[in-house]
Amino acid sequence: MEVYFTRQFFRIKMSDIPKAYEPSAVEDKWYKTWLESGCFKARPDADPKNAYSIVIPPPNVTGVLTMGHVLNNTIQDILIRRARQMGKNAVWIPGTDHAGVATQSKVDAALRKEGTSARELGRDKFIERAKAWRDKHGGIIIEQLKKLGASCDWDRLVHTLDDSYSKAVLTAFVKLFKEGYIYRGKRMVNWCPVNLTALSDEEVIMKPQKSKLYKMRYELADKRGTFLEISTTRPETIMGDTAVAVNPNDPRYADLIGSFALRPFPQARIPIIGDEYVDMKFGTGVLKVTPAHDPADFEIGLRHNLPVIDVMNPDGTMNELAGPEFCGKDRFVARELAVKKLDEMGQLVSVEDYENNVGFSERGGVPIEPRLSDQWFMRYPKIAEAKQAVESGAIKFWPQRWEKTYVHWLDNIRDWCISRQIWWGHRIPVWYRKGVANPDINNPEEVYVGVDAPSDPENWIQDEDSLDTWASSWLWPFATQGWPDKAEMDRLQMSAFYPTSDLVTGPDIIFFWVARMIMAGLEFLPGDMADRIPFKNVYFTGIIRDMQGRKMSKSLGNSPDPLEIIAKYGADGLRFGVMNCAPQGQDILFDESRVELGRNFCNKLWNACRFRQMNGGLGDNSSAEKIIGRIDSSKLDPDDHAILSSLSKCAAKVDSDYASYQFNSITQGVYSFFWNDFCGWYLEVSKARLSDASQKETVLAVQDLCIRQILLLLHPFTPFITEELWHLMGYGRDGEFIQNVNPSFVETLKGCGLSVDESAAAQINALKDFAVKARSLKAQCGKANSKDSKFSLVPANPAARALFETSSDKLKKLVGAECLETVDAPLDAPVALSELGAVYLDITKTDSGAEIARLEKEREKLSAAIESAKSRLSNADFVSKAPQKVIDGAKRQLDDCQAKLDEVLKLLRTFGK
RNA sequence: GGGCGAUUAGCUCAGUUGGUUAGAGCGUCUGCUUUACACGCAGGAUGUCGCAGGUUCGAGUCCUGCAUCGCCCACCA
Repeated sequence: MEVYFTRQFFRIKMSDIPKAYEPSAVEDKWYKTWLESGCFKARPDADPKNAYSIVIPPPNVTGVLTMGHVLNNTIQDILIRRARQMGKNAVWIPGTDHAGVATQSKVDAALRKEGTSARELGRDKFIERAKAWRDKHGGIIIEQLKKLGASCDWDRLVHTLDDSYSKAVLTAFVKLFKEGYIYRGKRMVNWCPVNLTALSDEEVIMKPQKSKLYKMRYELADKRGTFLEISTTRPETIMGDTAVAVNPNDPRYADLIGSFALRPFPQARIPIIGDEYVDMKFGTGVLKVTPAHDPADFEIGLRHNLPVIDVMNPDGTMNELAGPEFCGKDRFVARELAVKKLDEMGQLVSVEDYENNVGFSERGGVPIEPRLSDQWFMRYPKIAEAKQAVESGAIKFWPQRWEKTYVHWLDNIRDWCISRQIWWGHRIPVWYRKGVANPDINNPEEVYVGVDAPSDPENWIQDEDSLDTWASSWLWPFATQGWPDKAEMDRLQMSAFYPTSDLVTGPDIIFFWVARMIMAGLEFLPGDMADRIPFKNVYFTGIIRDMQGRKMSKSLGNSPDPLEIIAKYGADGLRFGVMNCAPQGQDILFDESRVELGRNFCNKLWNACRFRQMNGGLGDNSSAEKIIGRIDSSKLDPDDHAILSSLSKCAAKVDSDYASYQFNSITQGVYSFFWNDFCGWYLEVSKARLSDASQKETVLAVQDLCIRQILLLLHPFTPFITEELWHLMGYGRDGEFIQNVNPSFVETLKGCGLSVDESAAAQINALKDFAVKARSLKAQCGKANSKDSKFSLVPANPAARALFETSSDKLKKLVGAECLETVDAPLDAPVALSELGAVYLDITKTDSGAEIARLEKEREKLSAAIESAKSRLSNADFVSKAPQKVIDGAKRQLDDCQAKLDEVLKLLRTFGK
């Protein structure tokens, strides 16, 4: 393959490659190559039992990438890439959503600018315009996802308004209608006066508002001069009052029930009724009843057969029923006017500041208006089973706590208003026979319901409404896989890929989408519950916020553009940085410094490979077996064993972290291993060993093995740089992609018969401790940068002496010493205590004060540890009840610290302390 | 009104079945062009783990109560 460097090319070029990793060319090159090589496609002939699938939460087709998308899609990409590495037949199904109300209102706005309107254009022309809008602004987000590295099978891209998807939506509607789950009725709905459509309860956002509570008085019709005091927050609906209600158990008013009050304007006699809904303790205990403008009042109206007087137009202005003074005025203007009028009439008692919750339209941004209108509703199917699916663990939530929210919603579920008075969406597949005044929905002569239009369309008129966008996206996991078309389902291997494996989404759409998808899957697919559920795991991400904890939003301008970040730091850096700071299900306060961490990490990785290359030509790196074959086990020293042991642990931790979806733990574990253990220690100690010809090949092979493994572990997180280095380092046999290589490490070692001495880590820790103490000593003596220091060690024991002596070359380089020696007696020189023994820096003492302070600090720490261990060990309960492991640990702590303390005290005595 | 989450270093956060002397990144201070990396290296400083009780041999971790912040649900006008 020509697209990437061959190994030969690499040999020539590697030393010329830049010191700093430059992501952009690498990323574009590999994305293109992956696409051309079909890396993101499922394998048609693979075992269905080995399948792994994800459906993308479809972004708004005209949207742009946000940090939320970055988090969400990076997680999905990690999962799908990991699945490929594990040899699964993996597919990530992408798609976009038509976003009904959101898109329609944008197109409306564009039309207004041109001085026209949707109404003026008519339905067909409007839809043409909306399609043009979608095609112009659509698809940007798909290109952006590609920049991020998302490895979706783009040939399977689905849009909710595609013909095949639309067919699925209509099929589902017709089926539910026939089963009686869908009905039409005149109900109180949430009405958005801006978008002129009904909304579902979920699209209403409750916001606390500083409003006013108006206390006013209504005169008794048959007892003029006597008044009832009533409180309201909405005096503009007085004109729609058709009763006054009191609680029948309220002694203050019970005798008034059955009499009449006078509505102030337009003046009218309205009955005083008794209804237990009225809270005696609230306000005066008297409620004005406006059935057309309040859901609770509507219910009261039904109970008492009250007339319904709607005094508003759909756009929130008052209509003629409100009277000539109010007609045409906006509801909020009308409110002020009504108050003024009440005051003039002497019927306003008081105005108080009042905080209450007001429902706002999610898209329109204005208070919704409860409005009585003809709408389509859905009684949800499979509610009980949907609950059971999650409670039984057939579907698992990560983190689990969202189960409670989910179950609570299902327990209190109410019918779903699925009709929208907009044109951009799936038009309701219901036709009414022309000329029938009040068509009976259950009479096929009068109402036709079907996926296809009636065969004699000239005799029918189709319902004007469209479906709620969520009433199409709730079918996503199977409507993207060809359902209900059998041939398409086969072509797309739905039997292998449904149920999907993992769903990754935000908890903000748990009701909108997740719960509904579960019900849809259970309702529309055949088989046992396990076959019908849409996914087996749901991972709920946190929400990305800014450093002040505010949600990212366009209006606040606090949402960074992921594309700019990618341009600056690389997609891998962004991915790594975001994943590193995203613990499971917790909100994230995002800052660019997170990405800097990721960028720096990639750069470190790059340079570790450069360093490896500079130290000698690559041997056969084409497989782990080949690399291990280059190792001469007799040349392995404790450092080799320690790094391989540490890498094994790191790899095992990665495995278990995947199993519990702990992505931040993976990045942290790999970061720490790679940066500290591998670069910080192993590569440094390698430097001395590389000049020893007898060790060099083994050391380089161990390096190659480690780097190979790190690349494999990192690949799902940072796909671009790992693919680049995979090939540059010659790991890809015959150009094989890293995504197809199994990342298990422990098995690899076992399979190759390389046994790792797990005890070596302790020796290495002692050497590290020596290095830290020696450097610290130098720094404190102002010799941090001298390369010709001389250190003398009084070894703590013979093993320490042996280790120190065999490691002398490495240590010299590490601590910047010209000479390291062991001595038997303390010197009169600056000293520190290391695990290997007392270490002396061979210079004339200049500042014993600092040294005494350091030793005294050490003494305090050790004494505290000793006290703690002693008190535990002298506690009979501890000794009898604690597990042996813990008791042994305490004993060891005591012995170790005691020995060190003895040394420290001895040293302090040489200072006369 | 109900439910959920958070509270650990100056900042942002890890710390998953309770177990040695509580960690990371960033920031900060000191010093470094050390034959990979200044997107780096070495060294240093910084914590009554929100508060109060309780369980336990042992609590950042479990229980109870409280406080503060945030989110979700809920038709008191």
